[in-house]
Amino acid sequence: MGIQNTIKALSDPIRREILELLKPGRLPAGEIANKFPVSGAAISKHLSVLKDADLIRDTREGKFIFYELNTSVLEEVLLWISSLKGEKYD
Amino acid sequence: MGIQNTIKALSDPIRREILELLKPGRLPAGEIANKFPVSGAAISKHLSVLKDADLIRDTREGKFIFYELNTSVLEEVLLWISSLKGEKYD
DNA sequence: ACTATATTTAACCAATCGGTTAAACGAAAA
DNA sequence: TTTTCGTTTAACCGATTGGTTAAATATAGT
Repeated sequence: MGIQNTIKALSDPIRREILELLKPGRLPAGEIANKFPVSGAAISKHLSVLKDADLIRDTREGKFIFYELNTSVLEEVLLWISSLKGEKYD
Repeated sequence: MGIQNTIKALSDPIRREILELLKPGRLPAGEIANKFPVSGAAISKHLSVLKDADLIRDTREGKFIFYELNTSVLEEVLLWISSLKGEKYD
């Protein structure tokens, strides 16, 4: 919860890439994992960080666990940054 | 440089507070430091992280080193987040 | 030249982070 | 029910992070 978790989650390049991968639509964990040169376990941990930050949601479907983007928590970050810039809205 | 440095710099709560402190205008390092319950040395290191990310600029004036906000690098972050949300602009 | 003030840098430390491999778990298939 | 497939969890490890105190640096004042 909160902007802290969100920004921390965004602060890793692999996690940001994962979010970009999910932009077009949901993907199973395995398909996400094999786009990166690290172990599936490492990706699984990244996914759990993103999930804790509520930047992604997961739903099990049979053997697969699908992940999808949730951008709603980004609003808070956009507002904070915009306010730093002295702007009224984003 | 780049979005990585910027977001990493933003990922610490004290550093974000420092940026907020600087929103109204420039401040000397010491005045920044004594708003936080950590040592001046710790704040100095935070300032150097923010400076490396080009989120702040410093100018020496006599005994004091004044820090001021530079929001220009935030643009890149805003654009990246906005694009994740599937928006045309920020 | 000395002293005081403002700030950074050095050396160190415990905690967190991002990775690994191996084991465990959950659901489907044989 | 045993095996296989997809994924997470556990245990571990080296690097990074954010803090500390003490020493160094820079400028101003006496």
